[in-house]
Formats: sequence, structure tokens, C-alpha cells
Amino acid sequence: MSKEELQQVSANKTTKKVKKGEPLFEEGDKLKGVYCVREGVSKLSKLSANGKDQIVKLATKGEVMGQRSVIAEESANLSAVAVNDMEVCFIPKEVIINTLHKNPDFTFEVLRHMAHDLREADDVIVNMSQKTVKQRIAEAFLYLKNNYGEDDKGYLNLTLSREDIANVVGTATESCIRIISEFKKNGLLKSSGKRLGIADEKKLKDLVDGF
Amino acid sequence: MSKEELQQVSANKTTKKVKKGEPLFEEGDKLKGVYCVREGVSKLSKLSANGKDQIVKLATKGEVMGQRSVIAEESANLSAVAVNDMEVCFIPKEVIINTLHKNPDFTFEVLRHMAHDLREADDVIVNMSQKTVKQRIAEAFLYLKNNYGEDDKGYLNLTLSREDIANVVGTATESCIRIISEFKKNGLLKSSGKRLGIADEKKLKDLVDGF
DNA sequence: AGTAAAAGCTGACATATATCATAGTTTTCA
DNA sequence: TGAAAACTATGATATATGTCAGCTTTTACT
Repeated sequence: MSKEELQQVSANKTTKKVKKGEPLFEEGDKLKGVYCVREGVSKLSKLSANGKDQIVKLATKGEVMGQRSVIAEESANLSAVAVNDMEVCFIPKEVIINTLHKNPDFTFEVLRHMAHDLREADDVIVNMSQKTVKQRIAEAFLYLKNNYGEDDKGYLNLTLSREDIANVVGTATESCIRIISEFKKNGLLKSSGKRLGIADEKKLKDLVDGF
Repeated sequence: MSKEELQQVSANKTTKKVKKGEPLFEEGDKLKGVYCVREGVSKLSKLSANGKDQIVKLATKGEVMGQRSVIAEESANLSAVAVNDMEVCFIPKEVIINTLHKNPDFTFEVLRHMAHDLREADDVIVNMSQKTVKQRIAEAFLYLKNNYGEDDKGYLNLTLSREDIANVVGTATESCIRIISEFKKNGLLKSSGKRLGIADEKKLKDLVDGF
């Protein structure tokens, strides 16, 4: 983006704090702009007919939420809820649309980014339909480690409730709890208080790959 | 697109015939351009670790394949195989990239289109993880009717093999066959020779919605 | 036309996963 | 601080779906 554009965006953005558990927006809302995560993590989920939430994506620092709806001029397809205390900045849609029309390079970059998201979505579809729950849970933990890291003792920086993990992999909470217990028993995961960590990354990876 | 751009694209496109069952490109290929469907239908699928193909999308007349890979400069994430005899035209990637950089309106349109695809992909993720195989098969038939239509007797214009349907909904071929038989027995579907048709749309819809 | 290959079908059985019930544990907050 | 609420855990049981095996019908090919 050019200097002026950056200035225009900066001038129009407002910062907002969102507490753990609070929604940023809900499925069906007509969004007036996009949200950029400055601090914390948000879950993007959709309620299914059977009453369960399916978490489609986790958004962290630097990631943008709501751009899909703003660009396609559709109402929000997903709900965004804070997983922990967050700080987000809001950018009105007019500013986004305006910039998109004025700056082809910016548009192209957004396009590339979305092309990449689409690839990831396709991969998720394949995982959901072809992998077992056990494999998907193992994969979720590897994802958490790769994207949010672990502390010096090897415990994950981002702690999700069992229910959230279940909603990420699309299974019942009880099944999720059982499998995590089994992983701990078999030395794939370790725990300290409520924190979880990966104890044997290789075994987890092998499990994901079907061994 | 401007007149000159359209002319440039036309001048560079080549037409190709692809027979039923033949591939247009394979997962992992580095695509030299995009394919636009002029006639016939193609399935876009990905091979999973357990050796099964997951069909992620069906592309028909007017739809473009491979643009995601070309735009993100990644190798193809999916394989494209002709479901019936096809005619496609090929447009070299330089032409696409060139046009994207020169024509912001075109880029914006592509972006909107991709935003829409992404929404659909999110919906598929939710369906895959929250609906039963029976519901997904019912949904697949409604999809086929809505997108490809039916003849004057009420039989679907697009006939997919049981295996292909199984690969769309992510289930075993045998399970798919059993459920289709059951649907016929219960008057939800009807058949004539190898053609299938929807006999009771309302019941199918109710089933999808969980009744 | 005749044969091989692919597609469709069905039964028996194994197993992964959901559901329901109950209880212990931790967190929240008035 | 103490009670209520949320979260974690585990057993018993039901059910959906996958797997394997054999068989019939249809399609493709020379």
C-alpha cells in the first residue's frame, strides 16, 4: 500500500478490547468492516443443524476476520468468539473497498492470500472426511504447537478446552476427552495442571499418517 | 475486461478435447495456465493417505479450474478428471497474471468469486463433520438436481457412478450403494436403467435438515 | 459376438464413534 | 468463602459406518 493509503487506513481504524468468551460478530450479521487481531485468539465457527458448533478456523495476531463477507457483500457465514482476552482493530468496509479499487497490487495480494486460504479449506475437507477422529485430534495438537508454540517446559502456549478441540475436529466432547486421556496414557501427550504438551511428536505424526 | 484484453485472451487460448475418464491435470502438477470448461463436467479431487479419492468440487460449463494454483503460485492441490466427454479451453498463466495486474476491476471480480468459493468450502467442512452419510448423500442428489437439472421424466441430467458419489460425500462405495437402494425402496429416489431421479424432494430435504 | 473388466449389489461381521448417565474437579463470582 | 456453574472424566450401551467376500449385471473392447 502507498503511504497515503496506509495513513487513510490508520486514520479510520478503531481499537477494541474483547474479553474471553465474548463474540466479535455472529453468523448472519451484516459486517460493517473487518477486524484485525492485534492480541489474543478468536475462533471462527458455524452452528450446524444438530446444534453443535464447528470451528472452522482460529485467527491470531496479524490475521484478518470478516474480509470474505465484506468482499463478497454477503452476511457473515461464521461467528467469531474470543478464545482469550483480545485486542482487535476495526476497519470500516468503505475504506477496504476503496483501497481495493484504487490499488491493484493490494487487491492482488488479498487475492493471493485468499487463494491460499482456499487451498487450506480444501485440505480440511479431505481430512474431515478421510481421517479418523484420533488422527484429527493428533493433527490438531501438532497444529497448536506449530502455530502457537510451546513454553520452555514443552507445554502448549494456547490452551483450548476439550470442547473447543472437539469442535475443531468435529467430534463429541466425550470422545475427545477419552482420546486425549489415551494419548496421555500412551505417552503422546503430557499434562501439568490444565496445560497440555506434546510428549512424543514423532509418534503423533506417525498416527496422523496412518501408522 | 477491456476490448484489447479480451482480444489478447482470445488470441492466446487453445481449445482441447478431453475424453471421459482422462485427466486434465494431476495433484502436484505445476500448471502452466488455467482451464475453462466449455462442455462437459470435471471432478476435482484429492487422494488421501488411506488411498481414497475425495471429490472436492465438480466444475461445469463456464467454470474455471486451476486459477487458485496459478494465482498463489503453488502446484496443483487437486486432480482434475473428466466425468464425461469435455471440451475445455486453456489460457496460459502469463496472460492471466498480466491481466490481473493491468485490470483492477477484473482482479476484484476474481477476488469476489474466490471469496464466494471460500464460503462454500466452509459450508462443506461443516456438512462433512456434522452430518450423517445419509444426509450428505441426500444433499448430493439435491445438488445434482439444482446444478445440472433433470429431464422431462424427472431423471437427473448428470449421472455419476456410485463410487463418484461416495467420493463426493466421503464414504465407502458399499455404504453409498446401500443408502441409494434404501432411498429407492422408501420412494425418495427413482431409477430407470442406470439413470436416477428424485422422486420425493420434500422428504429428501427433510432428511438433510434432520427430520 | 464374445470375453474381460468395471460397476452394482448384498450379507456377515468388525469397529469407531455417539449418546446417556453419573460423578469428581476446577473455576467463577456474588 | 461458599455455592453454582462449567469442565473433565469414565462406564455402559446403541448405532452408524467400514471392511471383506462373493455374486450378478452392465459396459467396453477387439
